[in-house]
Amino acid sequence: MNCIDCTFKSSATKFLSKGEIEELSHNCAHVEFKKGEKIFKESSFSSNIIYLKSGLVKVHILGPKNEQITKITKASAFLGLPTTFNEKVNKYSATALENCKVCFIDLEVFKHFIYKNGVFAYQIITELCKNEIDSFFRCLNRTQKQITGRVADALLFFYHDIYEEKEFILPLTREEFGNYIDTTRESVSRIINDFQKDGIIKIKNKKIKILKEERLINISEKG
Amino acid sequence: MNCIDCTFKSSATKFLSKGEIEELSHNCAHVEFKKGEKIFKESSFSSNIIYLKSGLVKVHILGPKNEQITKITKASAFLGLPTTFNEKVNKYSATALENCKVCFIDLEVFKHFIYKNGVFAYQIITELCKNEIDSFFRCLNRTQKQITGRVADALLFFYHDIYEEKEFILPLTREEFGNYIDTTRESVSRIINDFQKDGIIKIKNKKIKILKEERLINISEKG
DNA sequence: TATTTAATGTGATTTATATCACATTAAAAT
DNA sequence: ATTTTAATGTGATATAAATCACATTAAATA
Repeated sequence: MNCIDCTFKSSATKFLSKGEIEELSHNCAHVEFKKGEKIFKESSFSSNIIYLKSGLVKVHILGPKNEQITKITKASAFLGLPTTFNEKVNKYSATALENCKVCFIDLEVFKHFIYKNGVFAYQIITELCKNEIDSFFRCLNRTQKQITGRVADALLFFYHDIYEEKEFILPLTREEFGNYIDTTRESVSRIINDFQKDGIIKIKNKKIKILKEERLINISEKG
Repeated sequence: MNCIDCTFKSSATKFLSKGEIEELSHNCAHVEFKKGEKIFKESSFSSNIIYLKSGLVKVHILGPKNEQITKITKASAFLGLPTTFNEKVNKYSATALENCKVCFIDLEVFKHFIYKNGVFAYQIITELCKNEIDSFFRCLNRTQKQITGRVADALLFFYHDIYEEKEFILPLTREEFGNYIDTTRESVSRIINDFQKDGIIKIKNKKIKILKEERLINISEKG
C-alpha cells in the first residue's frame, strides 16, 4: 500500500512532500478493526502514532469507579498522540464503535516529519490545541450539568457531529452511554424514555430519531 | 529587555537559535501581574502566546452553573496555547494566584518558530500532549471520586506539585478550592475541618500543614 | 482603631441521582 | 427453533452532597 494514493490523508499529512510520503509508506501499517475490537489498550506498550482513517472510535479510561468514555472520535483523526509522545505506555484505550480503518505510523518517522516539516508540525499543534479546548468543555459539562442536560447534549452531539442526520443508530449500549456522560445505565434509560414520552425523540432499541431539536437544545442549555 | 539573558526560558525556547532569540526579543512584551489580577479573560480577543515565567496561575472557565478552575499552573509554562492557535477569542481566563511575571509573544513570530525550528515545534507538541493527558485524568477524578477523595487529591497536589513542602499557604479561598474540585465552599470547609479533627492536617486560616500523608493518599485512592 | 466587608464554619433540610431488585425484551449461541 | 446470555425498563429506597440559614471570624478600608 502506498500512502500517495491514500484518500484518507490527514490535514497534516497533506503537507508532506513526495519524498516524505514515500518514507511514510514504508513505515505505516494499515489495519482494519471490526466493530467492538480494541485498537489499543491502556497500560500496553506503544511506539506508534495511531491514525483513524475511517470509522468511529471510543476513547476510554478505567477510572477509580467506572470506565469513562473520554471522547468519541470520528475519522479522520490521530488517536494516539498524547499517549505516545510522552510515555511508552498507553494512558487510555481505544475501541472501534464501527468497522474502522487505522494506520500505525512509526513514531520515529512521525517525529522526523515534525522536525523537518514545519507546516506538518503546525497542523499537529492545531489539532492538539483543539483537543485540549474540547476536553475542557466536555469536563465542564460533565461536572456542571444535570443528567437530563447531559443526555440532551450527547444526542445533539451524535446528530450534529457524528451522523449529521436526525435519525441514527446509537453506537453505544445504555451502559456505554452512561459511561460517556458519567451516569448509570438506569438513568440513561429513564431519561431517554422520558424524552420519548414528551415527544422530543423517538426510540426503537438503538434507533433514535430527533423530533424536537429546539427542545433538546433548550434542555441542554438549562443544564 | 533581551530574551538571551532571560533566566526563565521554556524547554522549547532553549532550542531557538541566537537569531531566533533576537527575533523573539523584539516581539515579546514582559508584564508583571499582582496576586489576584487577571492575565487574560475568556471571550476577549487575543493574538499573543502567553508564557508564564514565574508565579502561580489559575486557569478558569465560567460553566453553566459555576466558575470552574480548570487547572492550576506553576511557572514555567505556556498559558495561552490552546486558545490562541484555533481561535482569536480566548476560551478561558487566567488569573494570578501569586505575583507573576508573564511574556506576551507575538503569535506570528511564534508560528514562524514552529515552521522553521522542528525541535522547538516538537517541544511544544510534547507539552500539549502532556496537557491533554493531565486534563483527561483531572476530569476522571472530578467525576468519579467523592468529595473527600478530591479534597485529599488537591492537598497532595499542592504539596507534591506546587510547594514541595508539607506546610504551605493555600493560594485559594474555600470557594475557589470548591471551584477547583467541583464542590461548594461549605463542603470544602467541612471536609478540611474533619481532616483536622482526625489529625491528618493542621489548618490555621490559609496555612496548611500535612501531618499524615499516607492517610491522605489512602483517602485519595479510596475515592 | 473602628467599621465595614468578605470569608469561613456548622447545623438542618432538600434534592438529584445512585443503588438495589426484579421484570421484560433483544440478541447470540446452540 | 430453542436456549442462553446480554441489554433494557422501571419502581422503591438509600445517600452524598447541595442548598439554606445564620453565627463567627478574618481582612480590608475608612
